[in-house]
Amino acid sequence: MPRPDIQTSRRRALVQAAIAEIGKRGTLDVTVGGIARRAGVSSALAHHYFGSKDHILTAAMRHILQGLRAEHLRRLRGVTGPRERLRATIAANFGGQSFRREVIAAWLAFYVSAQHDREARRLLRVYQRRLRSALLSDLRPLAGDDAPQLADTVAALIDGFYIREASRTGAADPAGLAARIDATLDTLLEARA
Amino acid sequence: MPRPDIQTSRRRALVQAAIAEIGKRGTLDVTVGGIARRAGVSSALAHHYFGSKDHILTAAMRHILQGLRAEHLRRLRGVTGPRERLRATIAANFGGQSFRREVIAAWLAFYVSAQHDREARRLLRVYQRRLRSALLSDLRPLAGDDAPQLADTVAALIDGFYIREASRTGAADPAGLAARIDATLDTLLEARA
Amino acid sequence: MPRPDIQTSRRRALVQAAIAEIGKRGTLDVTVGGIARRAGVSSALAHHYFGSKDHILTAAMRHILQGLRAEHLRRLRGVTGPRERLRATIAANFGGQSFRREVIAAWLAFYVSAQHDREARRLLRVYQRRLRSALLSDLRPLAGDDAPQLADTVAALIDGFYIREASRTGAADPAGLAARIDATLDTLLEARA
Amino acid sequence: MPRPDIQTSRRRALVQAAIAEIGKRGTLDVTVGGIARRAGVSSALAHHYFGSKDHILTAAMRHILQGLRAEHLRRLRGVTGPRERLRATIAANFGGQSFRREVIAAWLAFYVSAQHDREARRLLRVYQRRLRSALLSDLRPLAGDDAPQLADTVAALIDGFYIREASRTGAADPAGLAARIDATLDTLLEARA
DNA sequence: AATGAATGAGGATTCATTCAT
DNA sequence: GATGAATGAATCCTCATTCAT
Repeated sequence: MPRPDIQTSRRRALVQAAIAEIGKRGTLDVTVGGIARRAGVSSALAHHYFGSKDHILTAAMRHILQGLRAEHLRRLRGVTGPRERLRATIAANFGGQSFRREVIAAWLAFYVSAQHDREARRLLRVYQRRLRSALLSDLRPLAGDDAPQLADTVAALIDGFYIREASRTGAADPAGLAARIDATLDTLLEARA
Repeated sequence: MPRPDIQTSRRRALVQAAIAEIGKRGTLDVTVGGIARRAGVSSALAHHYFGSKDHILTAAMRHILQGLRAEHLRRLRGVTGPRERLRATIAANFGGQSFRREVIAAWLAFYVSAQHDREARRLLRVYQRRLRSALLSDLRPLAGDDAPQLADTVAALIDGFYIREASRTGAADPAGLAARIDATLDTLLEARA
Repeated sequence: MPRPDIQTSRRRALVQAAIAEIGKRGTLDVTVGGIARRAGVSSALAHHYFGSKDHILTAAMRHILQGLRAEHLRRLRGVTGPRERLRATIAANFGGQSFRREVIAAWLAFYVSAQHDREARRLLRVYQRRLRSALLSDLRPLAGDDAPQLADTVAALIDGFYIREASRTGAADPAGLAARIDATLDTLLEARA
Repeated sequence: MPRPDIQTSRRRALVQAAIAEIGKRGTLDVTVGGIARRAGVSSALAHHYFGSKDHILTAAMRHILQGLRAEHLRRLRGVTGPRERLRATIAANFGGQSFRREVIAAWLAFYVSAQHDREARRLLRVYQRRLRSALLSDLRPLAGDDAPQLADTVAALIDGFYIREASRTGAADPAGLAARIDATLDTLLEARA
């Protein structure tokens, strides 16, 4: 008699707690106990559901990536025309759940983790490849052979604004950042004409 | 009878070892023992010289920042004209000791550390302020009121390419990245005309 | 409505699983989870039937002892004459289910367990007393006052060959071992004449 | 500046404590904490010196084996003639430090451990080979082709009395056991004549 | 200056056991 | 009867840090 509802809700709660804990501590160096406490369960239960600390953290990363992907798909819905789609792709990174302080902290931590953790690296690659291919397919009709370079530039801007946000104090302005990237992209595209 | 020479050389060796260890492990999550072993001394000695693990790591970050600053000053020497100075500023981040794999890993780790460590945050701010003011002072004569935005964009590109390098495999092409930023900057400046 | 059949079969299955697990791991240091998994049930059910881990292990020991006793009785059936009965007694320890690798491992583990577990010690004593009295009652007509010493010697030989088997590699030769003990006993008895 | 004296004495103390703890608990299932406490040090120090729990236990076994070997050599000194040497070999197992209650318990535990621990098995084999070759070389001049079988029988008697001692209560009589084996061997040798 | 000795404070993980369903 | 959920209590091990030499 499995109780998938409980199983699912517990796992979800633990993943949320993990992200919150990473965000609060600003490190991947969190304890299973801390995550479990935040989720209101024992650390033994966390192991029961995930098997190991690494699995919890990987699940957290996967959750963040899925959130980003969902946001992206949501924003692409009904959007036609490469330029509009590019705008949506960029905006996806700066909207919804993705650009919250704690998620950014977790995101940064995952970049670090990707340096030594195989699975983290794999997941990060998936994200990067996905972003790049989304940018490329919409840039090609607009920029032809310059598309690859432009894609790299836009991707770097996105990541750059992310990492800078992590070390900033004061209120965030995600919309402004997205607008800045958009404006820069406009200029770069026009300059080709 | 202090022997500043020994003191200095030990400290330097430990800092180098710390950076190497961070770079190799890809995390700030290194042990004092690991650093000391790499430096060929006992972990007790590391404490003797630095007082605590945090001090070692902070010193390592300071060392990296100083290296970056020295590289910057070196490249500015004899350079006149704002556009050339901008080129030098950008290049400084992608040349010399700064853009080595292990330093990038350490750099990334410091960004994480800045989330919860006061001193790390302070140092990071110093770097950011310094970069921003260097960019600003040379962008102002070229871009007037657009200078702040351009400075942010260039800074984000630099950081973005750094972070992306951290998760890349394969040979690095620092010169190419610097050139890309330069070209982008050229386009953005020309578009203003 | 108790269902003694299910109860019995579950208990039996768990005991078998316990012996198998002990034999495979070579230790009494097995987990209830491991035993239950092997028996195809949940660990909670194991507790439901046995109350505690110790009870499972004790039941396993009891099962082995019963097997040995059954084998002994089987071999004594229809055998008359003290020398023949002695042969049967010895053979019982090296035949049937008793001298299998996993049972020997469990046996050894029980000896260890008897050092600190009251019930295990009790059971072991029962076995030893039973063996001793079987040997004694048949040795007395053949060896008179030397019977006790001979009984001890034979018992030690049996246990000694058991323990040595536990640390051996390669195929077992239970019949050979029984024969060796028999031959030794023959010699010792003849020497008295 | 290594301080081998401290190092050695600590290691020795921990090994002694391990044997005592095993003997008292009657299991190899002891805790590093328990051993360390008994040795009057922290469990961290135990790890400092041995690296892991397994290493401590292996060292304990090695210590017991060395004690047995030393006793054997001591008893062989100045003894000539195969029969006398056999007597010394047998007596070595029942004299000195070897036949103390706690050592026997540890011994038994090691037999169990040899079932799944590679190093324990290796050490046990060394002991068995050594005993067997000692018995064989002295039995050959006395028993010719029967030497191998006699060696096995004597070895089994030694181990058998050991294991039975482990589950006995009341005062031990090591000398009596050795004498019993000797007498049995006498009879077996005479019967060949 | 330099080191080995020593430890206290965790932290991940395992497991027997209990409980609600 | 049977199970998954849940946990408290260990246990091994690591590590930063201190101290005597």
